[in-house]
Amino acid sequence: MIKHSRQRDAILDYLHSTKSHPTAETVYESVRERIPNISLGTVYRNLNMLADAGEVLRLSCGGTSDRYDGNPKQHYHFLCRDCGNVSDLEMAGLEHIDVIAGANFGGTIEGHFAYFYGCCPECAKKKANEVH
Amino acid sequence: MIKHSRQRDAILDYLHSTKSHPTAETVYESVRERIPNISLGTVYRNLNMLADAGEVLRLSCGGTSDRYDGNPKQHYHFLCRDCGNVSDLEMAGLEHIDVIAGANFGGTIEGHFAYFYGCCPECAKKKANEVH
DNA sequence: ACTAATATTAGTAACTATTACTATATTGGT
DNA sequence: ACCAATATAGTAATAGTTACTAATATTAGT
Repeated sequence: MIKHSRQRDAILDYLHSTKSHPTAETVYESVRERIPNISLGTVYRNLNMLADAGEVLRLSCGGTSDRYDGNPKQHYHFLCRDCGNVSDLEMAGLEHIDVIAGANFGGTIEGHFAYFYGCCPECAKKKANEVH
Repeated sequence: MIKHSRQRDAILDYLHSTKSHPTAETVYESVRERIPNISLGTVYRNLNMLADAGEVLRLSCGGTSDRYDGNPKQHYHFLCRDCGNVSDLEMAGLEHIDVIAGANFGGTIEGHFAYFYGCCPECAKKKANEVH
């Protein structure tokens, strides 16, 4: 049985309040403003529980630490190679690529995860100004 | 200038000899059969150099450790949720999804990485037999 | 509201993957 | 063969995450 707790609710609230795809460490620092003596282990445990329960997304996109997303429904992400930020992409679904992947495959394709990378709008703007 | 060394050549040879997408630890254990006193740090350093030089691929697909692939050209991978193995997928390229991703995006999409998951042919076969 | 059962917590220790450091050895060009 | 540059083994250090434990908070049933 999964109980509520101030800590868990605060973590979830924080994730719902941001689009920044924070790491566990960042979640910890932010939630500490509300609950100063929350422990890092509690943050990790709850992030794992919430991700396993499908209430948040865990993003493993190659950096040194995982990131979390309060929006649990399937969507795609963009990694900026200049500033390192992770942002949501508003784009059509890519369900069809599972069919492409399964065409010559003996097993079953249940799904995929995909990340796009490049230069984000903000960094592109900065670069354009530098060239003046 | 990038020199050759017995150690680096042995690591690359091993990666070329397998389709198992080994972790650094597995590479270490295998290469030790040829070079018993090679150090783990050497394995890590060379895997990083080779990946940075584009001679091998680094796969960060959510497990606890990165995996390496001796085939550096762009291709897609499949993660079996039952046995945990990572295998190559023979499938058409997905360059078109970069266009889809960029449609409503202010920045620049340079590329993507994608992993497919499900049940591999071997595990599917095992499951079918268990149901007897 | 009270209680018992159970889940959760803070704080700390431990663990795993990876990187950094350093003195010595190997490599490639001359 | 010599020399400057790079690589190595071995070890220590770091970062991210998980495990442990005694105390506390939450819930469901009365």
